[in-house]
Order: sequence, then C-alpha cells, then structure tokens
Amino acid sequence: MTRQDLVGHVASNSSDNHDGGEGMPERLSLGVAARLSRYLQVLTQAKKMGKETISSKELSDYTHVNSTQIRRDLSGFGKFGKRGVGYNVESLVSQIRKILRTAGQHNIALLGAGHLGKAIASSDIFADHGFRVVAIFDSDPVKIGTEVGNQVVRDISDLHQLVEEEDIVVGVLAVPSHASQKLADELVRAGVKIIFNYSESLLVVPPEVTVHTSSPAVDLLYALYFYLT
Amino acid sequence: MTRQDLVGHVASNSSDNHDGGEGMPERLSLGVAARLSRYLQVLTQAKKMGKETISSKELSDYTHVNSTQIRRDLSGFGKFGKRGVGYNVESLVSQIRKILRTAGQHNIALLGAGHLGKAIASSDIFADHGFRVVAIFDSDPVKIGTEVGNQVVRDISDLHQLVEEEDIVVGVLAVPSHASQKLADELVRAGVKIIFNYSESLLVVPPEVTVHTSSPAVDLLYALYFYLT
DNA sequence: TAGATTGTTAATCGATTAACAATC
DNA sequence: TAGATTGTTAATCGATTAACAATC
Repeated sequence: MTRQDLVGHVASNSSDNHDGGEGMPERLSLGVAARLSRYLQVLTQAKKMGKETISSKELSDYTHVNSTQIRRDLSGFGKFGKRGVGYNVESLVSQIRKILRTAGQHNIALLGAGHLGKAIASSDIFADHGFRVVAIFDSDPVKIGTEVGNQVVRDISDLHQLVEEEDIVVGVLAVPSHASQKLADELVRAGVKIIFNYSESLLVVPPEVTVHTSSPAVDLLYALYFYLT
Repeated sequence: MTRQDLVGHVASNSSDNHDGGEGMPERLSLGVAARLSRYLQVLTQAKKMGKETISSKELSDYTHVNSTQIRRDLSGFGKFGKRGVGYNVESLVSQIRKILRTAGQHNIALLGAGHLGKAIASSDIFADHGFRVVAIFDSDPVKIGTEVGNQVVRDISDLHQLVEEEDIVVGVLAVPSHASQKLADELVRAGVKIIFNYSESLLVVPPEVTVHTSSPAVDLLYALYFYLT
C-alpha cells in the first residue's frame, strides 16, 4: 500500500467482500475503499477537464494502481465499462460515490484561520468531493468576526452549537501543534466523529473517533526512497 | 495502503525482500517502505514529547498498523527492541532513517507564496524529517523580493540555477490548478525528480519523475466510509 | 519472581499479475 | 473487419494475524 497510502489509515473491521455478483458487499475491505477513493479523485479531475471516457490503463497511469486490479475492483460491483472503449467518466463517478456511500453532502468545521486555514477555506479540493466548510473557528480575537472564504470566523465557544445545527461530522485542525490536542478534545465533546489533523501532534481520542493526520513529509520520504534506490 | 495509503503511491519495481537475516534487502517493498515512513512520523513526534521507549502496541494505536506486523517489519532488519520494555525511540528513529536511506538532508523548492506556500514555509513538518525549503518562487511581482519563512521570494526564472546550486530534488507545488502543469514542466526541465502537488490537477510528467498529489478530500472520503458503515 | 513485550512461526487471506476470450 | 479494452480466470506472492516461547 502507498502507496500510498500509503497514507493514513483507519482501524479495520473486515468482513466478507467480493461476493462476485453485482450485489454490494457488507463492507469494503480497507484496500478496496482506499483505491476507489483514489479513482474518484482522478475521475473528478478528468471530468473537470472535459474527458468523457477513460480506460483502466489511463486510470492506472494516474493512480499507479495496476490496470487489471482497477478492472477487477470495478467489475465486482457491476459492468461499468464498455469493451474497446473504456469507462464513462461521469457515470463511473456516480457509481463509485454510490459504492462509497458518500454521494451526499458532508459538513466540515475548520479550526484555525491562519495561513493554512485560509488556504483550505478558499480552495475547492473539499468542495469537489461533496465536503462543505460550514464554520470556521479561531482563538484570536482579532480574527473573530472577519471573513474567510465566505464564512465569518467564530469563537470556539460556538462549536458545540454549530456541530448540532449544521450536522457537522468532520473537524479539520489547521492550528499550531501546541493547541491541537485541546481543540481535538473540544471536537470530540461536540460530537465530531472524524478529525483531520494538519498539525504534527499525535492526538489522543476515544476509539469511536477517527483521526487522520496529514503527513506530507512522510509521503516525501517514501517517494524519496524509491528515487534513491 | 492509507490510507495507505494508503494515500498517493509510486510505481513499483519490486525485488526480493525479507531475507530473514539482518542484511538490508536490495529494495524495500512498497508496503514496507510506506509503513516504515509512518512509524517514523509517530516516532519523531514521540521523541519530541520526550518519550524514551515505545511498544509495538503503542505504535499500532497511532498508526493503525497491526502490532505483530510492526514487530515483523522491524525484526527483518535487526533486533531493535527489548523484550518486556519496547523500542528505544531515539535509536529506532535513526535505524529507520538508515533503512529508508533518508538520514541526510534533502532540499526543497517551494513554488507559490500564497496562503498555502506561507503555511508550508513557516511550518516544520518538512524540517522535522530532514527536508529544508531552500528556495521559494512566485509569479506575482508584488510578492517577489518579500520574505516568507526566512527566504526571499524569487522569480521562477531563477529556478534552473537554484536547483543546480542547491541540489534540489523535490519541488512542492502550492499554486492554483491552472498554473500547476506549466510549473511542473519547469520543475522537470530544471531537473527536479520528485514533485509534491498540492493543486488538484492531474500532472503529466516523464516516467522518471514521481508525482505525489495531496488529496485530503480523498482521505476524508475513505475515513467517512468506515464511519458510515 | 511476575508481568510485559519482543521475535518468530505457521496458517490464512487478500492483492497482484499475466493472459486471453468476449465484445464494443 | 481490425483494433482496443473490458471482464474474468488461474496462479503466485506478499500481507495479515493469532499464538507463544524467549527474555527483559
């Protein structure tokens, strides 16, 4: 894996998959879910670029996943492709969204309105995949009340209320390391189930909460190894 | 994979590994390299927090990699642990760095001095792992000449020279999507071998260059799936 | 000693790949 | 038709895990 993941993971709880037919398995294996997510990323971009069909070979070039495996992953859920042609980009996007059960809209709380927070709020990397930043928080009184990416920066004391009102499932921590554990605790208390951690700290959270720590340097180390050898 | 990849990957080229003894295999498998990188991330933080020893169980809690596999991964290279005690954090860090052959210093060129570029330049996520931002570039004449994270922002025309002078191996693209392919081309021309892409575009590069695209939304999709099921 | 944790075995499961008939 | 690419099989390889003796 990841390559790579490769990349942060999630605690496992596997059950039977790949029933062979078109039925959706109970639960995807970690590997399948990770790969489908990556296909989705490429497909979303391909769609933006106006591409109508895409072959497993092309998907393979972009994701570095073997093309046979891509066809295999997809064919487990139905016959989405057309022989000699490839896959329809738009329909494959919606199929994978359906499989990942993330076809809907999901709301995010962004903690931290510094450089990173602003970069995240003004980008559409999250928006492209159905995630919407519905609230931004900061502890700096100077920043509170200012506008960042169409949102007014709020005081952290509003967090609990906002999480309930807006049905926020994901909290993104774009704060300095020394503040992140305290804010992670706040997120957990407010009922957030997934924390995306852009700080370097190791966060301690209850088992029902998932932490994903961003680690660009780790990804680089990994890429560097294969360059050096 | 990671998340992960587990997470962006790198084209494979596997050979025999796990020779059982203490010798270093020719080349690590993708999975092993990815996991070792992740252990390193946790260990680096643990060291910062003043932790002296760490058990495979603790490492497992933070990385979500099975503790047996962690011990297995490590024991392939030597007997680093102490039964009943665990692993010495500091010595394990340097052992893994040695295995990944990334014990040295590696220089980075950062393209883009906007919010994201500033966030990267002022953070020490890269520095902690031996990566140093030695040059920052932007196309905005207003930004050129200003200082960002101890570096003067330069014009992109200086890229080629800097890459040679500073022995830059990695280029980080923190620019809008519409500019990224053009700048990726510049990086390739200048001789950079690894591109870390924070934009959403799918980049086209020669086979000898590795592109790693940051995809927080993909990681979130993945985490969300396991929350929803 | 008693408790903890490593290092390692053995068994299983899933990932990976080449190959190719089916078919657009 | 000819070329391309899917869907699927079969064979192999590596990852994963439980279990436990070794030993700190």
